Amino acid sequence: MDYNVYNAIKILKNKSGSKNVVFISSAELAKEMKISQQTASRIIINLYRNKFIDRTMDNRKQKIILLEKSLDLLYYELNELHSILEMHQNFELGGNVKNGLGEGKYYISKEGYMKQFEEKLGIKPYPGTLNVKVNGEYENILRSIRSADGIHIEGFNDNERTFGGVKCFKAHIDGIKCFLIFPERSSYTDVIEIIADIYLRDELKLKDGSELKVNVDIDN
Amino acid sequence: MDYNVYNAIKILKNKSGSKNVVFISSAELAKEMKISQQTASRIIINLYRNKFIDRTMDNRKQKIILLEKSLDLLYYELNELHSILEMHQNFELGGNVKNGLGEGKYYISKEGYMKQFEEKLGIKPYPGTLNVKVNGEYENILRSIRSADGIHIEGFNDNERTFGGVKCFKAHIDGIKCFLIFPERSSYTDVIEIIADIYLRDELKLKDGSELKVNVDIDN
DNA sequence: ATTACTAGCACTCGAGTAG
DNA sequence: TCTACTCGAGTGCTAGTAA
Repeated sequence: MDYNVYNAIKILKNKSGSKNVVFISSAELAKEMKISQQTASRIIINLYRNKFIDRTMDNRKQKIILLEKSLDLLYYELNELHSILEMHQNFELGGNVKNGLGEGKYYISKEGYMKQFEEKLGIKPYPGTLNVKVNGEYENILRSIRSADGIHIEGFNDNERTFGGVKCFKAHIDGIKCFLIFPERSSYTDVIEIIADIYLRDELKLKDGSELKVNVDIDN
Repeated sequence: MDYNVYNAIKILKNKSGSKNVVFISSAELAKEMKISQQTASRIIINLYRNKFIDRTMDNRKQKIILLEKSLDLLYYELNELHSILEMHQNFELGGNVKNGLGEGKYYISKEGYMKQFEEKLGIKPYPGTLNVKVNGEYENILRSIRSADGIHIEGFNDNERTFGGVKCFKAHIDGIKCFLIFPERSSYTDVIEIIADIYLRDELKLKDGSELKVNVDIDN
């Protein structure tokens, strides 16, 4: 069944394009998957129950909306193949500097994270994050990066609360080494957070709204 | 079963690295695939019968060699995901000019091909091919390109013999537009053939052995 | 240790069909 | 037309076990 899920999502995504919405009957899906209408129907129900899709039974034909979980599955598979086939590519993201509200600083500075950054990334980060809003045209690339494994930083417990795990990706901006960091449990957002061992805003002479390109290495 | 084939090949390729050879017991494979040893054994037999792998029953552990068909499967899937997720990337190939033996000229000049080149590629090719031996480090990228669909040129019948179909990929060298052409039925080789509407050797001042970089667009 | 056969069972598929 | 239920058949799994 797992395979059917993957295959169906591939076909649905292909037909839905960038809007992730597709009108398709179970018979049509069946034909594309070379299976019976009944099985296609069962697969759709299954996808819905497992929150891969949303669906509305419009008039006659159903409308299927692909949810994040579906996209994650495809991007995950893509990354796995990239990794297996040793096609480590460098991705470029373009975006604009966004005003950080200082939350970054709060998290980064936590001993529980900072210790691991030094161990696993080999840098002692400047206590703060550079937030970049990624341009829409880079969405696919950003999703691809997000669904890769990256360098895992464990979550931990403060005496006050719980801090979740994050994952990091080696990157550079204008030749300056830095890391993208993503919370491990969070849904898609087009804002990325970047850390480095220096204050990037000064070093790169950035202010809110400045355009920049970030080169990300996914080596796995 | 199809899914098992794909999954097993993924795991085998991952363990085999660039040499495409791996020593693995059916029990180990079973563990990775989260299935029983017996099923893993059956899958291996199946892969062998369908020429995805070769195997020798060394001492105790078997030695598995991944064949072209396995790599093709993985690269095909990778391309499909690229296409579905609209991640058209530009690939760079590096290599050296190889002496063409004039066979290229014979094929290219055939009316059956030439007509289609004009129609489908929009160029009237110079009658000859630039042969480039691709450096080993670009093998993965070359395989990825080869397994993509490209622009299809139909095979045809001369009154003497049959000419097979070929597929083309838009590319450029130092800003000069050209096309990679691959016979549709042929096994992997590290030599690529390039056509353009001008004589590339003159235009780019190339001689045998000259280094060059080719940028290939896979847009699907 | 290995690989891989056989037997039995569980699961998934598609046909028929209802709503 | 659509979706999707039930049910019988067949496929493919795992356990046991031989070599």
